[in-house]
Amino acid sequence: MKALARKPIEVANQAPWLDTIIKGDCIAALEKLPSASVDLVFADPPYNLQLEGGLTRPDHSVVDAVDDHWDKFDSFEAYDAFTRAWLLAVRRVLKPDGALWVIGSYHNIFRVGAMLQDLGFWILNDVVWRKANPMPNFRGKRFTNAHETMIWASRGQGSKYTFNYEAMKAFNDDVQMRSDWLLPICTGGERLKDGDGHKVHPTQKPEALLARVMLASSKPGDVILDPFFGSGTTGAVAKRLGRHFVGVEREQAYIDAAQARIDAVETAPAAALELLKGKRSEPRIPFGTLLERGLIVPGAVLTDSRGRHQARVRADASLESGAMMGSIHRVGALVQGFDACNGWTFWHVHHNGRLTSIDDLRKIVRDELAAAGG
Amino acid sequence: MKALARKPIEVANQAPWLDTIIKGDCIAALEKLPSASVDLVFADPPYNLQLEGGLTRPDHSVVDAVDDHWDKFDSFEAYDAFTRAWLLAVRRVLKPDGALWVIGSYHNIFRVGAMLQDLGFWILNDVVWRKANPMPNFRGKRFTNAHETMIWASRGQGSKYTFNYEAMKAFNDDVQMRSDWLLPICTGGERLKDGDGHKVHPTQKPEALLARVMLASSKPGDVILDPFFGSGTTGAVAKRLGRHFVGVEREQAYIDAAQARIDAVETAPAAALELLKGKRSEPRIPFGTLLERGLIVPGAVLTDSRGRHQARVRADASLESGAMMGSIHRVGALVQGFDACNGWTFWHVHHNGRLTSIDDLRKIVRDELAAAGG
DNA sequence: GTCATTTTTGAATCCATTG
DNA sequence: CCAATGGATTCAAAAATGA
Repeated sequence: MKALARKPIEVANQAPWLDTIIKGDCIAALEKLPSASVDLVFADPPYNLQLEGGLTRPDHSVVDAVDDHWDKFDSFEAYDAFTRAWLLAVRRVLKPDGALWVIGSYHNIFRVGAMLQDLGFWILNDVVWRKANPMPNFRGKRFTNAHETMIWASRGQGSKYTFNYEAMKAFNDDVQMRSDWLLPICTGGERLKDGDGHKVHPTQKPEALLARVMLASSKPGDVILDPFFGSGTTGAVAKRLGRHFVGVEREQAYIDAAQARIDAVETAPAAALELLKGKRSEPRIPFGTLLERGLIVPGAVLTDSRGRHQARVRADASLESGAMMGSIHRVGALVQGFDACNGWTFWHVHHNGRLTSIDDLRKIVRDELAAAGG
Repeated sequence: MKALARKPIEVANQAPWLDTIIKGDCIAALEKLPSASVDLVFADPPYNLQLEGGLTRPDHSVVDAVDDHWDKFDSFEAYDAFTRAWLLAVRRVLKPDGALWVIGSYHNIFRVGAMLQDLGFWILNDVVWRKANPMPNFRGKRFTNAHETMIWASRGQGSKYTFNYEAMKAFNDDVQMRSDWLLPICTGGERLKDGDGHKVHPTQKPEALLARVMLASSKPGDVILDPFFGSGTTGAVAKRLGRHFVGVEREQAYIDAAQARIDAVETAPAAALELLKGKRSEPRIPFGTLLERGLIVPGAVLTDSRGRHQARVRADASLESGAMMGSIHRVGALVQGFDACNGWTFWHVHHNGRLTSIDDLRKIVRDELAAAGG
């Protein structure tokens, strides 16, 4: 009876590897599966982050980096060889009309994408996971690394891949689902913790992300393979959505955590809608956007509503008023001698002959951009 | 006088290729430029690799559709060779501390990114241009392709690339700029049209995109190279923002349209082009200067903002707190049990009856020095 | 128990200058 | 070249703590 608990969907003479986690190296383990037996692959391979020194936050706390042995490669050549090997192994077990998703960051995704193409996969979309709450860039040296990239590819150019277009559109307020998805990272109760409260896996993916992937590109009953199973998000979501899964994982600790997690999942297609829901928020319009849209030009003079204070707009969207420089909020505060100021309502500009708050100009832009916000 | 119109920034003995469009093949034309002469590269290479009507090579010759199995392989190889060649040519003319942006879609960006890494460029971010108004997927077979990817890379791992962090943060309402940018595609009056109302160039990029790139990663007066100049967006924005440009373009029609476009651009006033600077660019002032100026006297007691820790100032501008001695930073770290501390913001002293951070006292000194002209 | 405030944390290729 | 050190730097969301 215990064995049955691992098999959410009962099938007569079901293959023994269905809905199980195979322990072992990805390439060796996949040799145990028959050719053309898998409908969809979701792969979250090591990113080869190449981290060197440590990193602390401005409050001096230490950032818990991904320094696991499985993410270390000697060179790009070694990483490419690894990528080629697992992609070939996956390709063998994939059905001719099957498809593949790979997730990665700029450290590895370009190499993976090029190798995919070299091996004959046919890229259908690259999909950007925009993180609602990414880790900031603590040292202020780059842009906040606020997204990861997923590549969706069919096995070959002619493959009749699955795409549930109408379902995606329906869940997206009747507009086509775009290639940029806004979703929070995995935290809170969803994040697996060990007895000491430490995260079980350093890079656990959110279930909402996997749910969108499966609802978009698989059918109930499909077999979904995850060759880097980790904490088992793929398995948990597959079971919940009535898909079969196969996982491959080397570390016993991850296997144990994933199995317990999956055992606790109830198959409930009704949960699909809940899982699919992304974060839909009003797009935030920064002041710089008003310059980009030409509503304000560099060199323009802003004043408060009564003309007591004024400041000049620079090309980088900062303000300058005498020796005072900074954002609309900062300079608004400085000219008034306050600690803080809402620059949007404080500053005005002549627009179509009338003194208009820049907040009103923002409304114009917001209406134009509203459609892309989700 | 006509020639002068092409040079927005007058420089004595300015290199003849500055602020011009060089006609010719990208690789051959770049041989005319000296090594290490360019600060920033923006490249929008061709990526018409897998168009529906058949395959075309990078040289626009049509691939025979009959033996497309081999040509697919050949064309990826040809594209890689082309990418390698132009990246090497660009690399030669790039200054050691220069940087590069490349924009592309899933058809080509993975190959470009992998080649960048192979040639020693160091990826700083991948930035996603989210299109506010993308072309829908008419056949409903995929997700709406609503973004393009840009790779920002320095010439090498140790390069001291330019990043105007504070300017970007002010631009974005005082939160650091993320790697996903929402911008409309190029339409309306900005889109170049020929006499018949047809668009001059099929993939004209919006000026707002280029403006953000330049404001983030270049300084006024920098030299910006665009090896695939096309309709000249890079040149137009560079001129408007007070940067120099060099363009390379093969098609005379594009050159003519771009030159006319650039000639019509006005450079923004110099005052509007100054970049917001942060503390990093302020002149260094040693703590001892505060004693020399009499703002702090030897023997004075410093405390943190909440009065939990204290230390005494010695005549040599070192601090002592019990057995702990050293610089303001060192003692600040020691009393808190940290391995680092910014003593300027940590330590406070009573000044004119108010508890004031020594960082604020430093500002007084800086203002005095600025007033004295350095 | 409720609400307000503080603390914690996340796939990160995250410093610059002087001696 | 390396070592030492001055000193600049964070956002959103959830959990934990406090009133």
